[in-house]
Amino acid sequence: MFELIRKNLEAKIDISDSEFEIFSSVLKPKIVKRKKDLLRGGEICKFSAFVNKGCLRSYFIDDKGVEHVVQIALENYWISDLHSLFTQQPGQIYIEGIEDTEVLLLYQDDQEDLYLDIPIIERFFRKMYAMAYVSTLERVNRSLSEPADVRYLNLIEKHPDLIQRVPLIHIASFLGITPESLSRIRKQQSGKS
Amino acid sequence: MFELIRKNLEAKIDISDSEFEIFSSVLKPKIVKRKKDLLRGGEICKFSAFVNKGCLRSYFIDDKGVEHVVQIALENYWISDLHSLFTQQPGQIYIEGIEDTEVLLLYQDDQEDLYLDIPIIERFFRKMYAMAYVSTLERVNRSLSEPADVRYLNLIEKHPDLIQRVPLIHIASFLGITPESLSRIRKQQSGKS
DNA sequence: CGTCTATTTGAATGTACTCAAAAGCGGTGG
DNA sequence: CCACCGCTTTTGAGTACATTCAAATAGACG
Repeated sequence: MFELIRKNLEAKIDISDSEFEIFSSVLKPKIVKRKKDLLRGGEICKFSAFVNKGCLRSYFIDDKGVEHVVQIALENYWISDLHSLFTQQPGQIYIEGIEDTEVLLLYQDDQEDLYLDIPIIERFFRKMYAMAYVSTLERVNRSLSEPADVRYLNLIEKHPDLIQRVPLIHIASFLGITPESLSRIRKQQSGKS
Repeated sequence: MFELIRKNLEAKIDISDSEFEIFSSVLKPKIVKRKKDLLRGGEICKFSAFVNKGCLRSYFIDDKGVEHVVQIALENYWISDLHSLFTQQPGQIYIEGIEDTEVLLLYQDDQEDLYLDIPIIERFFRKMYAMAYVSTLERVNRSLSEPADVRYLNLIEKHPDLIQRVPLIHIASFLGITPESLSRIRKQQSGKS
């Protein structure tokens, strides 16, 4: 149950068996079925979710009622509505299963406690947030400086598995284009290989 | 010299006089003149910079030789090339003075030492990176879901002072549009007030 | 097998872009 | 102190890319 998340921690910090024991004891396993919500817009987010198996997406709905995919989380990724989590205000974010998914929930209250009991956990999240910040900055830069077809190529290069498992309609939304545009991009690219 | 940065810390953590004494003792003040570089693409970034007075921008140059503004930092903001800082690989980022600017440099080696001596400093950066991550996510979402004129309105609403101090050419780049487009957006908006 | 959703295709539209050039503005040196 | 130079901003015309709307096709799930 906890092998994957232990590796996820160990990629950034050294953690002892006893420390990990404490850490894993506060995790709450949960199944999120395909098309079911783990979090709904308007709710106050209380947890961060680690994807142990399966796939989730987060999205929000704009004024015109259009969905915009914020994040796609396969195994070994963390997902949450951090804005709502930190402010404890109702958020805009929905988190939904793309497949039947097994998550480990870390509630914010427990996370704060862990910072006190196991300082190395605070280091872990410091590094995680910093890296998430860096890669999101890169995503902004790409979305502002590169045309859609290049962004798509870059995505399938970095995450070839996404295309197999995630409906194109969500990938299009993640890239900030319409499904029609993505379809045309793919047609064009299959022609020139 | 250190009043502003102390307030910056205290917005996220409680820090004692003696702790702040240690913290401030490793800061390196520096002047960055208008149009001069604090960091150049290709260099390995060794520090985070706190803007005490003045204004900096960071940018990178794409394959076609076009500049893209990543961040604009007024007083009380931190700026760096975190990707290069964390990997200690040569980065793509330039950091340049928009005005004559007074910065406080925190070198990464010192920052790591501070984490050990003053754990609360690790908490500070954990919070800072998390918030930077959240606001960058919001920026991606806007850049993918909103037209340029709305993004511009949102920017001047949040940072009215930017328009006074930062050339429009840099604001356009930050918004991901051309200076010509920004000029037309501004003309249109001045018409309908 | 039928229904619902995802994907593709087509045609018309619109937003932002490129290229080119003029006008405005600020800083510097004579 | 003023004139000049360079950079920023504006304006115009034509173009490209992605969008919208509509509809047909294909696939997946129960």
